[in-house]
Amino acid sequence: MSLSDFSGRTVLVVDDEPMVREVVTTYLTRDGLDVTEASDGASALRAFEESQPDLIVLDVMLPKIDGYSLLSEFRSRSNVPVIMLTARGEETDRVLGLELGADDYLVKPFSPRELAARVRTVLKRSDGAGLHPGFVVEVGDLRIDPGSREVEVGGRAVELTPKEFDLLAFLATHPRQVFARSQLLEQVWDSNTAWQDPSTVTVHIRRLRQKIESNPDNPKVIITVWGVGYRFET
Amino acid sequence: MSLSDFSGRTVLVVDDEPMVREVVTTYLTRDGLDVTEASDGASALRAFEESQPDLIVLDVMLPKIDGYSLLSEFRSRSNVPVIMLTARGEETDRVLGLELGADDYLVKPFSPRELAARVRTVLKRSDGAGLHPGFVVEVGDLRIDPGSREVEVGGRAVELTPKEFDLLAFLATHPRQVFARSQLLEQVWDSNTAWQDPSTVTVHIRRLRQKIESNPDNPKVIITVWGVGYRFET
DNA sequence: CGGTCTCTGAACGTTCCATTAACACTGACG
DNA sequence: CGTCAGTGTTAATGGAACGTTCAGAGACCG
Repeated sequence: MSLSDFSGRTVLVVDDEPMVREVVTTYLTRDGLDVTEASDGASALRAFEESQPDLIVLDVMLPKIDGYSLLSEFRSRSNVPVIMLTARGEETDRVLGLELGADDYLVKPFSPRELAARVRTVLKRSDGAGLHPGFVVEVGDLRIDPGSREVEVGGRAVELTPKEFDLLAFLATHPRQVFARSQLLEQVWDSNTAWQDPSTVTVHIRRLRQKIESNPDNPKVIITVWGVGYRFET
Repeated sequence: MSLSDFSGRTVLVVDDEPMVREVVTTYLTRDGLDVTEASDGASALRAFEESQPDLIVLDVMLPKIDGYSLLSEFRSRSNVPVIMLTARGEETDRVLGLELGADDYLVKPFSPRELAARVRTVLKRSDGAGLHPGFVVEVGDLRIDPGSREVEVGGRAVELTPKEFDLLAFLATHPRQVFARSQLLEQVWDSNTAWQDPSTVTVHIRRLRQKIESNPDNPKVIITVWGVGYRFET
């Protein structure tokens, strides 16, 4: 699968205007995306549960439940990327959106071509991307808050360096999946890390363990998979 | 504490039907909110004084005192956000409510989930909203009065320049959230600040710290998050 | 058992970033 | 016109984080 091939990915489009939904759907489908539509908050939540979308396009102004509430609803359940749509002149509380973990904003009327482009961008980014603010990860006695970039283990705050935080966040959002050191370099470090020394990862894993494992000599959270790499265990 | 964590916040629910109160209380408690109940105007006012709620859910149709009178009672005392409940068919004078300063409306019968969502939204909005004159922010030993644009730290008045005040006010109204320098530029400075030097923020943070931190070399209020930005700590 | 991989602990230079002080620009005001 | 507070920029400094390396110990596997 090439990077620009999004076949099999699903996008949920939430807007109360059928026209908007239709146009958006047309353009996204053309990119090989599956599209699910919803016209209000309730059906959006239902569709979210059912279709497990890889991305959500969300109108801020919706009947009954507004987009921001919906966004935090989504955020309380997943880390899925979200692109918000706002009408011109609408008071776009960008900060609120960013705090809640919106990935991008588009002001209506927007060009569908541009929306499609943003969708592609966000999807690409979301592969390796870290956590959205508002989506607090809690596994075991670990608690990762991307908003404040704080980590607690067993209620006790732990100081992590940026790389350590990013590394942990990545692993925690892909639990039980094994990653080679080179993969982690690719995902957590800047792009083009092919030339880098994979043992860099080893060292960072080590320092991480010393901070978050109750017994670093016998790691329970970040497991070594022999000959392969590491795995985050819940 | 994440943004979607409202623990410690108190909501006052005013309705004469015990059933309604119970259902609402159940849902709000689930969100980590403390809930106080009142069944009529008099007890509502008492509860308001005692529990100092962060938000009020107010039925319009109450025995003895109606909701609108109660709303203006509240308004004369505080800036607390209010969500009004109106029965279907009741002549819902939206305009009247909005003039008196209601933040949102819900028509009975309403879905408790939706009410909970609106409560979250309004609470978040009141977090992020610019400061209303007359509404004083107090966190820790900091006291920020937007009306007079005065700041006190530990009872001692502190002179801040306009930018310093705006910067502090923004951070204080978004506690624990990390903001990049560029984000702060965007929010506190005029729009279209992309070309500006982010180190401008650094300098202002520094000057702020010297004025409000008891020990500027070891800041406790405005925390540096390395490689990311700054965070306001309560 | 022997070979391979990983962990440990430390050290090192490097790079990046926040801090700091100093300076230049601006508009307000007397 | 001169002063001054507020502001933004710049350059120097210091420190935190990073990547790398190494040697010895330990773990795993065939």
